[in-house]
Amino acid sequence: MRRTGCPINFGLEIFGDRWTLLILRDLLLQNKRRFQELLQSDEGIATNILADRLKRLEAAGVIDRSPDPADGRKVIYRATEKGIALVPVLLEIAAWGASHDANTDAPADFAPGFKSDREATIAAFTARLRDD
Amino acid sequence: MRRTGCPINFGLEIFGDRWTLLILRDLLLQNKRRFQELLQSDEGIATNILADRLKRLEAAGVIDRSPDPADGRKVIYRATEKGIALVPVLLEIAAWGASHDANTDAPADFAPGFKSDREATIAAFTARLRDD
DNA sequence: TCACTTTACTTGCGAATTGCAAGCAATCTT
DNA sequence: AAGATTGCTTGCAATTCGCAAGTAAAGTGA
Repeated sequence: MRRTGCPINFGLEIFGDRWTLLILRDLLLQNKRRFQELLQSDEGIATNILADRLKRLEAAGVIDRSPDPADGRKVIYRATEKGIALVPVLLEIAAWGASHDANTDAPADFAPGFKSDREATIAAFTARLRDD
Repeated sequence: MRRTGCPINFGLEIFGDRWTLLILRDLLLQNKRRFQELLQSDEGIATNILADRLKRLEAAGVIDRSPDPADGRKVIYRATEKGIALVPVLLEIAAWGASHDANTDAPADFAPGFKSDREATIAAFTARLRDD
């Protein structure tokens, strides 16, 4: 990879595919932590794709992988600061989708609410990720 | 497609691949308008991929395609309002990339500048797209 | 007007990626 | 000790990608 030094290209080389940002949505906005939880998302990602994307995200320094001290079978995935910094990107995409999809599942007040209260919304998600 | 009604998934079904957001970068931030211009980007997109993505973006209502009245061989591609609304998404990705890529081509003051003057930056790009 | 160029594509084809189904080792639970 | 759970890996067919080449329509210069 590494096609150019364009900052947008840099991002796309990490999350420019159909699945990676959905995984980050679950990790960053839905507080998911484990492989099984990520697997349960409605979009229906396959186990091999999920495993591959988690590896790439870890290699890119966007997430951390650690064994669950309470249960040796389980693994805890959590966003690094580099990953947490993607919250605004995800929320902007969500706001765009909610505004331009007539059949969106997003509540009707999500996009307007986000636009009028952007910093607070971002701060809320960010703080929650750092807390636990 | 149409996997779920999630607004992030909605976006990914349109631009969730390695190339589409680079094309939109050129159309939205670099004021490119024609097939040849889009083809010249440093990342080196192939003609068949570019043609396919332009078709999809038009089908999704993100861009318009019209013949150039001054030269019948040429085609003018331009963002619709739905496309223009992606400017904040692209700028957020650019800010993230500029902040987390040690070797970015972005000027050192881009990300801090964008963060402190977000609305003005977005307004500038948006206005330019509507003007011509 | 007739060859030549430019523009925006399309077509073929091998290589890489995707997605479904199974399988599997390690770790709990009963 | 037997069975379930978790986080994967493996196989394989099907889709998609990306490079190279080709093409039709329109414009240019002599």
